[in-house]
Amino acid sequence: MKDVAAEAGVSIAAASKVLHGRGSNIRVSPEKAESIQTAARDLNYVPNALAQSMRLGRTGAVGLVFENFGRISGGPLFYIHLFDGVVGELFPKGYRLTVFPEVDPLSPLGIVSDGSVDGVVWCKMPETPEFTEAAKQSPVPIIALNSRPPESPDHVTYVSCDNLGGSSLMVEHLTSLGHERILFAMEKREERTPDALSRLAGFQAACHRMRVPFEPDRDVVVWSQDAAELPFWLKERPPHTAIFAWNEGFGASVLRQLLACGVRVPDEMSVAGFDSTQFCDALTPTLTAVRQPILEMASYATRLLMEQIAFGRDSRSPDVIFPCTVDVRQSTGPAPLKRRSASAGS
Amino acid sequence: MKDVAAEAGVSIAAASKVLHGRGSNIRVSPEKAESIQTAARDLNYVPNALAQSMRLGRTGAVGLVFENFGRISGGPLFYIHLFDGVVGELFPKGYRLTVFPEVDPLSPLGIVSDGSVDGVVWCKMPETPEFTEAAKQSPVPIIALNSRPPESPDHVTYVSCDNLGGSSLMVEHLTSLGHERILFAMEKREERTPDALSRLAGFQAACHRMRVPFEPDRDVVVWSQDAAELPFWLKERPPHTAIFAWNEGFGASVLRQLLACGVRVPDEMSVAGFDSTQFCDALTPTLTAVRQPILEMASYATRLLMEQIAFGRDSRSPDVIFPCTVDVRQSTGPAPLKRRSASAGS
DNA sequence: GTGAAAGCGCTAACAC
DNA sequence: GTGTTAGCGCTTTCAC
Repeated sequence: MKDVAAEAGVSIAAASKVLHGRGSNIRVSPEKAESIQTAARDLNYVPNALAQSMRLGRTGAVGLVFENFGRISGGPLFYIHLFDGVVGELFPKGYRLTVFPEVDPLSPLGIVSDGSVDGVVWCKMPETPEFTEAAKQSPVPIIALNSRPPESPDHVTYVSCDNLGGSSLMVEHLTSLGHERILFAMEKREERTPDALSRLAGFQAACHRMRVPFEPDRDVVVWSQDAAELPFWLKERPPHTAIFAWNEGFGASVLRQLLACGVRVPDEMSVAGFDSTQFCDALTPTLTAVRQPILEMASYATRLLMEQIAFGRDSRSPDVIFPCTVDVRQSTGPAPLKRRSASAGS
Repeated sequence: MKDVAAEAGVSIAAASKVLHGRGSNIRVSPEKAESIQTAARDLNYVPNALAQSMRLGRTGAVGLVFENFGRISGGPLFYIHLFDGVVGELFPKGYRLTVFPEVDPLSPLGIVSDGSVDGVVWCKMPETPEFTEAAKQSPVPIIALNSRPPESPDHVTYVSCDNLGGSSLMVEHLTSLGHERILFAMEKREERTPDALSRLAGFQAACHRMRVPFEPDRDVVVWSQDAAELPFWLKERPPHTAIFAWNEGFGASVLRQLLACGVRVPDEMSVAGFDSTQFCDALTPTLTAVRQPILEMASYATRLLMEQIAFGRDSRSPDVIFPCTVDVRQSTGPAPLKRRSASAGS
């Protein structure tokens, strides 16, 4: 910019005014303005975004944080829809997206308050004290893409899907097929996440309502990511005729293990998952799953964030919960007759 | 930082040295250092990344540019593998990733020289004069993920797959199945991209080599994204028994249109695509496709970029071309024996 | 209308 | 060892 000013024979200030000044204060003679413009073009002047951000206190970038940042491809498409939703809102408004490497769980504040972004969409924000504290101290707004943890203070807006309702719908689907004992399968890594827990809670509540037996010891399992424990579980001849996996990727593991054990799905065992995406269609058999409208959720969260960036965090909006639906595919079917009690017809 | 220094009763410079100074120059008494550390912790001090970047002349962020930024989900998984490859290299080294909104085709320099990234991975960099010029002027290294345009100067390192070889392999696969006339189907939007053109070139060369007839007017079509023109093409009872689509997403469109027209794949018509991903497995029938190792390519490109960032652009490496392979799936099969007389259709 | 000057938060050379 | 200082590139107030 110094060069541009020199080239045009004016002060740096004048150049700045002409090149970036907002309407009212331009106050520069037309000729000078003209020559500044040409000089800038000739010199291929590009304003330094860093300096500009520093001075202006806004960066034009939004951060996206999702832990769990292994390979996205090959796994569930959840993150891809998330990404699409965020980007789809951000880019038309000229924002950039910055994706962060894994956050230090002990000082998560760093990413959010180092001044490099105007706000953050945080997917599955952990609910440890460190994160709660970080959220409070954060100088920029945060939208979390998960359910609000119980009693968490009001520093963050939560956008989530109705995990409880989604689980209920699936239990209703399964009972309507005649299943009378359903296993809820969780994944060790994610056992304590808000999403996993609320899906389990929804499952439990629905079991009670639908008069399906529920004993935590027998009807909930926590397996490793590839469900390697499933064969051993099968050996005990459990009474269950359906397995409800906490998410789609894990549902795929369950499917794979069952097939490896020679169990026919859905004839002998029905399998269902959570997070219905293109991925569920790619499995054999295709996987029945609860659909959470993640793309819409991500879009909405991003819009909310941009709003809070524009109007200040005081404009904080109430949490939003999106309803879930069930996509029925091949992996669920009528409960096998032999296992059904006399009361069931058909 | 001012606050930290004040709290610890030392100068700002001392604080800076202790908190970020590199080994040799620390020269601060242990007690002061100690009190600075505690003060920083107490105040939840987080260094301002912007100021730091500005001063140091490096940002710790790498840019990723891919035009064509519609919805990724639902389309080919090419971009997801790309993303994974880039992120997989970047994050372990502590780099951030900044994804840019669409680049102004008339002044593409902006994104690359506004100081906000240390380097750029540019997927399918257009080869207009503007972009060539921008690449030359760019203050940061650029790695392009596509073939080198003919005679382009040496400002950019190109990482690409062997589009020509990939096309050849597919033609060989099809001829080995007895196909004697193959249609190459391109997509209007992408008709002029280097990738599309080199795939076509490879197709043409292979046709000659394999003695498959090739007339540009009859054996190459340019259709809209959803291949809506296919039914009309079918009506003319073309002699082709196989269609080779320029990419996977377009291959899916072709498949869909054929199904809608009641043409059985692969019994009556074989279909093949380019870019073999999980997506090809999700189709019915699954799509035979050329596999370009995009994840590896992206990883490699990213490593190259980080190297050039670290050692200067002079360390520029030669272009790299990755070989392709063919993933045979359900959509290709033996050529129908009596195609001409027994053609089904309407 | 115009430009000198302060300062965003940080680092490094240099003088004490 | 320690603090003072200049300056990264930009914007904006304010005196001229």
